[in-house]
Amino acid sequence: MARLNGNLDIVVRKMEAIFDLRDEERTALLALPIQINDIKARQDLVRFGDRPSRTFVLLEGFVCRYLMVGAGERQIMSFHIPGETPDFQSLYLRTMDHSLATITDCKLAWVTHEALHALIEAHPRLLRGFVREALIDAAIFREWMAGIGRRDATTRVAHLMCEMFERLRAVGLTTDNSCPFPITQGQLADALGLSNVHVNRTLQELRGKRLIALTRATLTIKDWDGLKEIGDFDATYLHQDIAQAA
Amino acid sequence: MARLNGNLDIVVRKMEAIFDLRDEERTALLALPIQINDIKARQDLVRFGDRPSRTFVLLEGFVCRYLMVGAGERQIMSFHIPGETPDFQSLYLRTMDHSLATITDCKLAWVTHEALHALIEAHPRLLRGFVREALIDAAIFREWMAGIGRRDATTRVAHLMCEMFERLRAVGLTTDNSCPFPITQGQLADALGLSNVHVNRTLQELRGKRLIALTRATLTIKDWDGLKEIGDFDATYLHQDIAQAA
DNA sequence: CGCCTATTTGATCTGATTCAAACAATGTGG
DNA sequence: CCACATTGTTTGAATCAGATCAAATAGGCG
Repeated sequence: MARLNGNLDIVVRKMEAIFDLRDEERTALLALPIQINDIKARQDLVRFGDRPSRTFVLLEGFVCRYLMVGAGERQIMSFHIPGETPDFQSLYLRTMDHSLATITDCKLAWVTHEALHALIEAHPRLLRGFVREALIDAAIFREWMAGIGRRDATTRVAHLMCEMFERLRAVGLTTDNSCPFPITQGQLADALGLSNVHVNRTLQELRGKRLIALTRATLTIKDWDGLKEIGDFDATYLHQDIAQAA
Repeated sequence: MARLNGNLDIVVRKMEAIFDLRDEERTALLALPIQINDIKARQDLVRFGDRPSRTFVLLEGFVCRYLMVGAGERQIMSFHIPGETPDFQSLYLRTMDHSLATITDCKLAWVTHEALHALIEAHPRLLRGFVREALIDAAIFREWMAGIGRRDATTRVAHLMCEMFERLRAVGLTTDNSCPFPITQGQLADALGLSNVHVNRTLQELRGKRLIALTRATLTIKDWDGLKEIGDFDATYLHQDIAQAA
């Protein structure tokens, strides 16, 4: 069960994008006892109401967080990329208030709460890194909220593309101006509070303005400044600055 | 400067609503060196771009968190009530990605980051309480997002009322079926992603259905089950269960 | 009392939804 | 390797929830 696993490299990379990791912390992180799990697209990983006793790190693929409201409508509340620990909250809040599901085929590393608590006990400063990650997640929720509440469809779509590209870039998953973007128009609609029909029209608009190219699962940003402009994008909320030492 | 201050009682009450506080932790919390500050309604407390070196606890009054987007539109992203520490994130994320402002006249207790870090150093378990509070905040952001994205105006307004009542009840600020609600229709609009005109019509609808009474700054819920029903309200996301000891 | 802010009402407009259907891509089993 | 099923994308037309504009009324307060 306990394995020193190179798979966790991506987690270190993610952590180092937002936190000044020390050598012994990196070693401890990489030595976490994990269980690797490959899972197909569109599977629930954790469900509303669950009380998990373990959490997972995403190694490969995309995951989303969602909530079903009222009459079968779905709101996607975040997308998660490799290196992230979307379910960190279950360590501190017993009952799930939403669900997590795969978007694509994924590779996950499961860690028991017990092992994570032990890791944090042994390296208390590491908690700062996890807390930073959780707080940045919250900042992203707020930014999405502002978008859904006060920005029009075009701005919302453009903004999301800027955000995903930036986040992927921070962990080295972009090449030039392209990044993986395996999100269907229906999923975009559920994330942005739009209908899939309107997402489709909005994408055509962005393509028409030569801002992006979007084919299958790859997004290419053809005009970064233009996309930022139309998407009202300011990366402050991503807090991609290494935390001050302390 | 250092003062054992009964003013902080509300903070303890809030913490105890979500966390199993130990005696020595309560004592340490109450002994925090604070600076009390009375401030008028509609004043910014912290602004986008600031790098605060202290944070505040809200003792009396209502505070909101907001972001200006695009062409002068405002999105209010949360309301905060006495006992809360809305700016906890500034302890771990250097630069503010939003602003905080008073809604009503308020009484605040300012604490330096230094003092808070020292408190947590001395009582590491306390961090769990703060983290729980921050994670519950994030859960509230997500719930609002789901509302703005996928619920209609009536549902959104009713949902917010259920939420505010529940949160106020948890810290003992309700009486019978009434709670303080000093939020203008314009502010509700900015929080719910609606226009003030439409908020007004929605309030009339809820009043017409005998679900609520709303006068000046007091909300009375006349039909809790009805309001919950129309507001699609499920309190799971508020996590108002004391954390398991551990 | 008079000023300022908040609430309310009415009329009109619009961004986005809904409905319906065609079309393209991807995957599956025979 | 093809026929078929499934899922995702695209188009057009009709509709609607909520926005916008404009103006009147009502509170709160110095």
